Amino acid sequence: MNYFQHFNDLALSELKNLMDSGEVPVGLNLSRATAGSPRDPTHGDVALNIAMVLAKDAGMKPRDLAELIASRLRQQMDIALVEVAGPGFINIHASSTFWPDRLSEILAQGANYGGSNMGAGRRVNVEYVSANPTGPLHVGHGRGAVFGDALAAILQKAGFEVIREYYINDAGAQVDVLAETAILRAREALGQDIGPIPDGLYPGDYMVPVGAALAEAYGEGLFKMSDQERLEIARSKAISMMMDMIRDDLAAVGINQDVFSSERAIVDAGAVDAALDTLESKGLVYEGVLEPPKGKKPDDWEERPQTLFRATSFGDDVDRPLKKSDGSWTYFATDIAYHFDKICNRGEDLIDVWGADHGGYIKRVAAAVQALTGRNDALDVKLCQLVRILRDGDLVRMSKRAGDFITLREVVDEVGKDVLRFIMLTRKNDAPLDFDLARVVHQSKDNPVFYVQYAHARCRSVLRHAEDSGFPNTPKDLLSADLSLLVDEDEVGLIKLLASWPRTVEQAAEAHEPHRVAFYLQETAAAFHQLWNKGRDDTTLRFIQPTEPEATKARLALVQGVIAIIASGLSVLGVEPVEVM
RNA sequence: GCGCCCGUAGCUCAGUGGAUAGAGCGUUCGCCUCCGGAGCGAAAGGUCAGAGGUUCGAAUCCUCUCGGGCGCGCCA
Repeated sequence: MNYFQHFNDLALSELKNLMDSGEVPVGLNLSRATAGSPRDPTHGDVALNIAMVLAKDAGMKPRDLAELIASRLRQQMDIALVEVAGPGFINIHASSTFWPDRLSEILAQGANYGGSNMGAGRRVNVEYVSANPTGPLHVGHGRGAVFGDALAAILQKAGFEVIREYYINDAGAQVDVLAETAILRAREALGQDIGPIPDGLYPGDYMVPVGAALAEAYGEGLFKMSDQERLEIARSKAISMMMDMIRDDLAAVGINQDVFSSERAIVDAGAVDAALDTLESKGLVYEGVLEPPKGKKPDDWEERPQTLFRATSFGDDVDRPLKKSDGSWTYFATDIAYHFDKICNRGEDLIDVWGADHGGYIKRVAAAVQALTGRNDALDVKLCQLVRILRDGDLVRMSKRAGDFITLREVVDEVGKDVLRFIMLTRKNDAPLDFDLARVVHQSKDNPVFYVQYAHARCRSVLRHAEDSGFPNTPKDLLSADLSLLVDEDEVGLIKLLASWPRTVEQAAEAHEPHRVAFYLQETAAAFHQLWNKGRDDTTLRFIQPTEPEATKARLALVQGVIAIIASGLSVLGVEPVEVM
């Protein structure tokens, strides 16, 4: 249960009763009514703004309307006390049984707690990584990969039907360069001296096995076929081997996408014509001449009529070309087809996760999607800012030399998948991220991964002690605990925090912001550590009370609750909880 | 020249219409005969870049200015 929504719904329901009885005018817009936490906890558990946002339309003073709603809310069984405060807040104190009931709910549902039906099965397509198949993934790709994967998991938990997708850019000039590189490596594998890899080709060692595979399969025959045929074979082999490597890199960070879409396949299937026909039928394609770009002036700029998409009708700055001078489609044209394909077959809503350097491309794709769907909210593009790799505060220089960059695999091998994933999600996607290889493995409080893991390990430690002393300690055993024995303010405060997990999931899903989960987990871990230390000073507050089995049972239930929430949150982030550290 | 993102404590960052703006690090002062001190408590530290505007209410929304980052031809 999202308890904020629960109390807001109660208020809305009472408001409808007031409308029915004629005490409040009908037809008010209720969408702005929301529930939040009061700034001062002594003001209550939930603060409603409903009276303030509706007062004007209702022609009433906010506090009068608040009092009207409050007097009816006081009849509700989940509510102990309702106060009207400040400019018209309705502050609600939940009844004494409400919080123990939430903890029971958590124990019953375990790590499944926090799921909701907010998405109502609506299909969402999340496309992420989509790196060109020309080499290993680097850490920048890693951020988008982790972000997209966690976002997909959050949406699933919030009740959406999610497809995780990778778009393979296997149709451009860069894959021809890749193929040329593979052919050169094949010569090398066949014993020829190829010297240094020429500028413009891919110099990385990862192309050596591709050449070897070609040599193995075709031998000298590779050079007896036509150039065209050889290029085709090399291209297809290179792409498939690069994608295998990329899939391995992704698997190393726990990512397995559902769909891999090929740009080439889309073009070959005639999807571009189909998509552009649709735009044409809406009168959005025309022959025209563009202004030369501002800023740096291209030397060979040539004014000529070209096939353009009327992107300016949907908020873009200029209309965008669909065909190159040689008559082939631009990347944008095939991208329109790709998004059309996604929206027709694999999701009513699209989310694209891109690197920050693609920011200038958003408007035109958004324009195309809007033109095709008639909706301006069908696509959300999430940009991930750059990742800087540091070691003990010093920037790890990335060489400009091509082929020599920090790969995702290197970082995973050094710090592990869980640390990489968690740290990548402790920053908003649109803020740059410093990733310090030394600090992220420090086992101290300034490392959020260990802080959260430590809380989980401590919980487990308590349960092990309980087990040794013969106390019941499984979630099932503890369902029968008398949770009304949890009366310390920090105990109740911790339950409230645990019970706000469903709301955190919904907010993260709504905003497409996985980092909210990471911050919530830190907050939860902090609350647990705090309670733990309170027991250090006051032994009557320790979880295990040898002479009081009922109190112990209730507190162990709380510990299991913390475990359930941390496990649930970490699982959304794709991180494994640890038992001991 | 234009577009997008960002500007919050000394530092790194949360907080996208609610009440007295938060956390970690750093600084200062406390807490281990004790379920894990890899932790906890307290103090100090803010004109939320600036100026207008909308609103009962603005760090949050709008406009402009300043500062930083990314990008801006048929590339992908």
